[in-house]
Amino acid sequence: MVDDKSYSSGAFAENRPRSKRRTRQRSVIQRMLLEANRPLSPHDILEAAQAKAPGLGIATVYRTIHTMMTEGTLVTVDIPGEAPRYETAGKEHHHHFQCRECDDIFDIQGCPPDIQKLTPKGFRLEGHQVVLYGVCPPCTGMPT
Amino acid sequence: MVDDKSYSSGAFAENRPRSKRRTRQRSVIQRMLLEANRPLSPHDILEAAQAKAPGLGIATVYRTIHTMMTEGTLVTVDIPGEAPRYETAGKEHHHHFQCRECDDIFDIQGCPPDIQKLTPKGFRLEGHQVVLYGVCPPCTGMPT
DNA sequence: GTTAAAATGATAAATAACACTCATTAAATG
DNA sequence: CATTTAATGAGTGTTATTTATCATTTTAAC
Repeated sequence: MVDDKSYSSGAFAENRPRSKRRTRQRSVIQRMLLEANRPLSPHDILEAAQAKAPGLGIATVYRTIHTMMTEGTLVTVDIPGEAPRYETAGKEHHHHFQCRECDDIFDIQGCPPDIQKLTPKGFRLEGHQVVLYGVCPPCTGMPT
Repeated sequence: MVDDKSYSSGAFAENRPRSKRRTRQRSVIQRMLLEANRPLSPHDILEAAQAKAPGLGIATVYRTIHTMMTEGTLVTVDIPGEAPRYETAGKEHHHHFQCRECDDIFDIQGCPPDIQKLTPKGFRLEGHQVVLYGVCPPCTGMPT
């Protein structure tokens, strides 16, 4: 998993790398992430946010991602063979569905039971991830 | 993808060689993949094979991977956030365990029951992948 | 409004995985 | 053995993703 190295070098890690200013770009990016309700790639974010923040650059997207990650308000969503997406932190444990048509990722709730039983002897289980593959409603021609 | 039809496909799937010469390098790489019994990265393959094939270059590893993929004797194993590994084809349906200490991937048998129950309405399920995370026996200090 | 500095946008640079090039090596065949 | 030509190794090129640089803009506190 992605591990952002911390900044706790001294006794007091008082230097929180928070955003100090509320800019239009940052607000728009954060709103897009909240409203999407599914993991977005940096490019997804750029495209969605540019409608409300003309001229937005990709660097600002990456900077905002980094800021929100260190703030703890954003988490990485890694899907096999894919570049990382990001979604807002704080959701309860869930998994993801990737559409083979549009490649978009969707949150799914629930969790397979007895996943611990899959763990072979001698292995210590600490976490798991399930990815479902198929076709999403829009790509099957169904209404949203 | 390269598609070479210059061979008459025999009755048996194993008898459709795409490589024309049996070289030391290729033999060693294939043996490493068979003996590893777990997915290997190109770099893993390089390191393992160099012991038996001195001077082996990374290009040959990639070429052999490509050859075996088109032969159908090798399949990709994609783990979230990781570069692809490769394992020999023909294994029955299984999933993987990644050790958080050494990052190695291990095959695990079995499959969570009722996985289609996780699929939300309107989605068509076509496949799934489960990745377990934790610590492998060697990294817990247990004997192999 | 003024002002200091944080944030931005454009772009260069770093990273990583992998493919391509080509002179040389070495299998397979006779 | 000699021949032919696929395969190799070393290096270069490519593509995609992400980070660093820096002049300029913009926020937030006065």
